[in-house]
Amino acid sequence: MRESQRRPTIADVARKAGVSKTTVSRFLSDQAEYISEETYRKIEQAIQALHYEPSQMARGLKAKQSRLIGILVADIANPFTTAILRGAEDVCHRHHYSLLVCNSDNDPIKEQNYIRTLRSHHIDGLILHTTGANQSVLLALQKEKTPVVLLDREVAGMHVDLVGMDNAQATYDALNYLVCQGYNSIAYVTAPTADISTRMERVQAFQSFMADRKLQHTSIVFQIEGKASALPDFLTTFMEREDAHAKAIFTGNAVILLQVALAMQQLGYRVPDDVALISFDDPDWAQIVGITTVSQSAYEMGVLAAERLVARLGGDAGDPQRLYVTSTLQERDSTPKVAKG
Amino acid sequence: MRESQRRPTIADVARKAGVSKTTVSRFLSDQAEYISEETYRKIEQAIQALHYEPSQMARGLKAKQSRLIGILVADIANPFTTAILRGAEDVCHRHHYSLLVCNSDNDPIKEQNYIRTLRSHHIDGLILHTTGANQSVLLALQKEKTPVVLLDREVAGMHVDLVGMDNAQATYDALNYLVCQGYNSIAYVTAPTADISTRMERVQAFQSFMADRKLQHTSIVFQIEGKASALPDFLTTFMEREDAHAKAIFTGNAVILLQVALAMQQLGYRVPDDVALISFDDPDWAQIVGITTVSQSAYEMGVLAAERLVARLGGDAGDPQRLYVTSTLQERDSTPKVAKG
DNA sequence: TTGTATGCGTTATCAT
DNA sequence: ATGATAACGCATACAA
Repeated sequence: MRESQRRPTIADVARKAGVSKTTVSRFLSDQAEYISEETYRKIEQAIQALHYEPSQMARGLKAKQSRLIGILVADIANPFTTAILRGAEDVCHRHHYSLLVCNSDNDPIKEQNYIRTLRSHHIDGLILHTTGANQSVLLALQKEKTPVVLLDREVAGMHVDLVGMDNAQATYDALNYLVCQGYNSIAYVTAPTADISTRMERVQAFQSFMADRKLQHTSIVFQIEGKASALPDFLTTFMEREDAHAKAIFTGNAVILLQVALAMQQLGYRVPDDVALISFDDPDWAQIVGITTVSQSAYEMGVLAAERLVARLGGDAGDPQRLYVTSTLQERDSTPKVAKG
Repeated sequence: MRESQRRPTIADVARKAGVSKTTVSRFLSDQAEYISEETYRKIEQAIQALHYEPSQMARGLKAKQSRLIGILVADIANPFTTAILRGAEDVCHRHHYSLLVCNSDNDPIKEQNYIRTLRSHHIDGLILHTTGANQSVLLALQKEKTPVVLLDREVAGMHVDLVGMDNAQATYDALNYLVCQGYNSIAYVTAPTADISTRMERVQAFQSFMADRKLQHTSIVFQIEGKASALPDFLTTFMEREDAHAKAIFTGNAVILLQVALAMQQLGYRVPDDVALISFDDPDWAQIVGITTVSQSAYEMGVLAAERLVARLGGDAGDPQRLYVTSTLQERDSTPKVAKG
């Protein structure tokens, strides 16, 4: 009885085909020109019979490349992330790279561990949706010329390709729209900004817009901390505040949007009767519920990031590029025009 | 100027520390007992200074294991999949495995290619959410004793661990609930069943339930084909049909639910005024919209599958196990009790 | 057109 | 307590 435990190696194929390992290797590298018909056929058969598949590990050890691309994301449960993943996966698959997916959970420590792990797996490149706090570990990667593409968020001091969005502009556009619709009392609800560049940019844009329009005193920024947050309290306070103007809530991403929508529902406030609602990200259900959103094409971001990386892996040594996808305002029922009082 | 391109190897560390590779290797394998304090310190410093990280490729080549676990899913955009991914990722990370994530897009060809790729990367184990049509390729994996855990769906003829749900029971429960609420004219809308065991089980359960209750003639199964489907036509026909009973639509997963909800909205039908709505899966937004669902804990499925795999990798050679998560009916506004007429 | 020998980074065996 | 050496599966420089 044949012992079929061990994976067949190139040596097994060579033996079965009655040729040398070198010849089999040539076959595998598509250097068929130097192989006789007869030999070619024999090798082909041996491979078939043994179900042989070259070991990427052994290959990589020689070639110093793994055909593995790491993608380290901050929150795998976020639909924004999922869409990115899908875009990146499509491109990588097309170029015969596989994706090593890691989830930092927005935790810098976990992120750091993962960067180490990815490095140990000898990834050819990294797509990084960062927590923002790990410049130092990334240095090692850069020294070894492992290309890194930043997704959405900046890492201070890292000059590499980045695929993102003009957050200030998108924030202005959304706020401008809200004001035009008649909302002057606006709350911006964001996840903790911490070291995350995009969140900070949006908050800053919010504040500077409000200052410009002399609306500082009717507008407010609220940062959600941890799981059991003070969100309901904040919302109640905001809603009960006496205001001369119509109220609107602007959420920083789809996860926050969900939390806010749920909390409002539980508190008994109606959208858009009691308050308007607008959000960054455009989860598929926003369409059903009818929520106005600032949509950034996450799928396209994933595609662009992966393509940038593949270009680097193909030898592109140009200056770091900054690619911005455009954001689109998806106008829906949650932000109706307010009748002037 | 130091040439810092090349990744430092164990040899570099040995040289810098003034010891042999073997000693460094001992240090790395936690065999510190056999190392003098002095040497230990020197090695530690050298590693720090060089930012050395052992190569998983080289290790794997010797040890015949990669610490890579493949997870091949059918639709990465489905929130059900995302939750599974998250569960699996948590467990794998805890056990120092990394996840190679592949998306077959419900395409058997793509699935087959991916199985090959994963094999070439020498994955230690595979979590498979299958299209159902690739028994033969999986054989090669099994021969090499690479453990496979099936997720949600069966592969004909493969006797391996499976983490799933009792689909017949869940379908019965949901239908029983609908009938109790007063709905006797029920449409089940499913994605193409093809070779996908769970979808077939659900359809069969639906049909057998309807036969039991003598409701064959007021109930119907509709299968969505491709993108540009005949869904709106079907819905219109179903809605316009003269029926003695209240109507309900039962969707086979969250993706279909979204399509149906959108189509109904566009056609101008109201839920639950014109028709009740219930669905398999429990996407987070079902809560907001108020849709009754049959929730299967996808996160837990991911966890269980990964744990099963880790157990196998740890040497568990017992008989294949079948693990079933329980489903829960999440009762919401989309299925109100019908006043008897 | 084909084969031999060497090395990739690591661990394991056997010495010392 | 430490080191020399072979081997893992493959690709490549060099021979034939």
